[in-house]
Amino acid sequence: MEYPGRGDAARTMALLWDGAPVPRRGPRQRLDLARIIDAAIAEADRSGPAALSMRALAQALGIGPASLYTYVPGKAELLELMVDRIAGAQPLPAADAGWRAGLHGLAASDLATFRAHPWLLQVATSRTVFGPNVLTRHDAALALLDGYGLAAIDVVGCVTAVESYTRGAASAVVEAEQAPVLTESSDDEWWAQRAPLLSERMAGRFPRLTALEQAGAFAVSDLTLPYTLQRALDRFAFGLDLVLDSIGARIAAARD
Amino acid sequence: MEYPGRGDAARTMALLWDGAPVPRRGPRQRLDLARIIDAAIAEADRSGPAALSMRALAQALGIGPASLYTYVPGKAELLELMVDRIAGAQPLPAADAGWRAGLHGLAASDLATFRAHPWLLQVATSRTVFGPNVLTRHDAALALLDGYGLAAIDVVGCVTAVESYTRGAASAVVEAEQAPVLTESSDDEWWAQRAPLLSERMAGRFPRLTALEQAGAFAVSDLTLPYTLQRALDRFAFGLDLVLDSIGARIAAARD
DNA sequence: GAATACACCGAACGGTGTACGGTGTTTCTT
DNA sequence: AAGAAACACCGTACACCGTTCGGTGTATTC
Repeated sequence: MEYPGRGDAARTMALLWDGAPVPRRGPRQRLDLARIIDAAIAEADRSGPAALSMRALAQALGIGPASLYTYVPGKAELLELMVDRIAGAQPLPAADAGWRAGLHGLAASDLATFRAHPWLLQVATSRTVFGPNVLTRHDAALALLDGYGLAAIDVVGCVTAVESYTRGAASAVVEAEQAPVLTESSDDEWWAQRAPLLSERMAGRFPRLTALEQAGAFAVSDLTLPYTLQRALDRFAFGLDLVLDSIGARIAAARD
Repeated sequence: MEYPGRGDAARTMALLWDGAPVPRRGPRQRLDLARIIDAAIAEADRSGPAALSMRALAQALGIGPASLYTYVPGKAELLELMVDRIAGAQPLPAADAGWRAGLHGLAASDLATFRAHPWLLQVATSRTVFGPNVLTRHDAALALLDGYGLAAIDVVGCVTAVESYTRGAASAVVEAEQAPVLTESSDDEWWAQRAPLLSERMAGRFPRLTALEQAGAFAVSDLTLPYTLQRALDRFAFGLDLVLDSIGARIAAARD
């Protein structure tokens, strides 16, 4: 799954910013780019990030695999288009209710997006997609901290911190959410097989983990879906509050 | 690259916790598990996460591809072993110098590991590896906040927040670091091709981005490696301080 | 010495992303 | 009106992937 995006950057940029070029001669295109991207997103949602195959996508669209390449230079570029399209579907953070509500909303929206499209976590780690929607979103995020007296570099630092935290913490949430999904067809096979083996090996060692597990703050075995997911969501909110509290402190300090 | 780890969990657990079983009959094994894992890590470092192929690994080890499967059930399990082995090579966080130095050291060590093995960011997102070294490290991290009067659930929340932030922010650092690496062979091809196209499209829109760019806090084009990397590292430290400051506030509040 | 358990490997299966050449359709040019 | 050009579409093929299978030879055990 190394998609360095070698193929000419100009075409990718044009696709991201200007859409597909309209051909002036020859037969009409049977599909349009938006439909392809949406179908690809749906396919990826259904069957995982790298499980998205050009062949399956072509079949879902009713065309031959090779025909896809008349719309899109390759899979790497298609993934970039998918990322930017999803960014465009997200609501932009609003500064109306103050910086804290704005950043909170930004993080909540990002979390919801990662939960809806878990494969984004594996795609977006490699390199930022410089598409119009992604940049618009970034711009709106930076605007949230405008006018509070923070230095420009600190504005960027705070927004980046929220986004970094969100990405990392969203991984945990998605993991908690997906664990039983992958195994639901076979009665929690994954955990059912590992849990006894694990608690057997952990006996004696790991005093902290077992202590916290008994305090109800942690569980490494004996998991059920809603419990784990709720805990992951609680932790997400807890950590987000940590970050936001500190930003508040910086703002208060800058007000002097 | 969907590796659900279907193959029997018992064998994977045994490999993680007890090492490879020693055969009692037949010819001696020509390799040992540790060498295979190390070679796989080296291969992944060199050529990316999914670019690690069992065939190339076998060739690097001087055996046939099929022979790998006498040591390891499959690629998914091998990746788990790689993750745990790397966790074992990291220094454990020390509580000697107080919680803040301890958490800072934890994040710094994680960041260094992600920079040394960037593919971890794409592998570890899918599911936690329950190996001895990973768990030991987790246990030591939780111990850092022991004895400061925090509720058990908040201890977990704080440590998780640091780890989540680290993972997310490490992505940005690795991205800044890798961008020119991928293209060094062809004169910054990636950026050189995109930068002009990008600033052309950005003209006019994105007031915040361009303002911040002019303030020197941000740069979307006109990048050079050391500049970007240094800025990414600064941002990493800035956000980490945000998280740690808030943890300090919670500890102070709990002291009453 | 025979039986057994095992490491190793060549070949193959079903999958992937993508390149190429050909065919038929539409539009522009003359 | 007729030809040329540009284009969408697709069958096929290539190189690669992870993994399985059957066979072969070796070391230990009985």
